[in-house]
Amino acid sequence: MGASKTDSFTDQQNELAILAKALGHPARIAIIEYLLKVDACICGDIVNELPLAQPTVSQHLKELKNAGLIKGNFEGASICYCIDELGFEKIKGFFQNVTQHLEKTKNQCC
Amino acid sequence: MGASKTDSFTDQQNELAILAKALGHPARIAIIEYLLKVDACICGDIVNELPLAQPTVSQHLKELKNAGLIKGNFEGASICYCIDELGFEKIKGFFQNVTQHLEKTKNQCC
DNA sequence: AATATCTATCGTAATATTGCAATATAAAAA
DNA sequence: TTTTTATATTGCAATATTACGATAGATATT
Repeated sequence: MGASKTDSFTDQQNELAILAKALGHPARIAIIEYLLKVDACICGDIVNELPLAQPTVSQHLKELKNAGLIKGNFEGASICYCIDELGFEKIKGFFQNVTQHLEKTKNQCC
Repeated sequence: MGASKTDSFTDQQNELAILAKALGHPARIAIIEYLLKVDACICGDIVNELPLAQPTVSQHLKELKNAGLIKGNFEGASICYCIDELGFEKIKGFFQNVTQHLEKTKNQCC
């Protein structure tokens, strides 16, 4: 049909998918990398960093925020966006799990 | 428009986005988790594990394969799918990078 | 209050994704 | 060779995503 059958999967699977999906666009990867680079809260100039129009950037920021990967607070007239560590912890846990399993099983196939 | 402006981003950003996007669906998370759980190459019974029709599962497997997260080889009549460590190494590197930055900067904002 | 600046939302077009029935393909078994 | 089993591909409908111009809302400055 077009809509994902989220009901058929566990909450954890859905949550991981939401986090991964949020990172599944180069603009959103770029936003995260920029937030890391500036080494502090960044405000309005994300728009100037990206080759996208302001409404598009705003939309990408919203998706990252909804997924729990960034936070945003008003800072005067502009908004201070920054990394939300909690979201990254969750998804990092998944990859640690994968790595652990792979080390244990030696992945001897294919 | 509708299509991502991939040309405007770096190869690395696009590659990471492709990997993350491939994990951005609960069915594909479930496939990865199942491949880890069975602790060995799994063949046809992924279809039986998931609440999705065979063509849909085949499509999800194809996407994971294209992204470089799983490998598949013919094993008689069926196909042996398993984790592709290389893909996971790449995306894990990104998260290590994020974590490293966060530890360094204390993330004091928002 | 009026203006300027920053960000979000709306509306819309183009494209991509999801899901499955029907069908095709490929290898093993009979 | 015919049949069975396993997987992929095609075609299509429903839905989601991406992108941006136009516009609205909110805050700061004048």
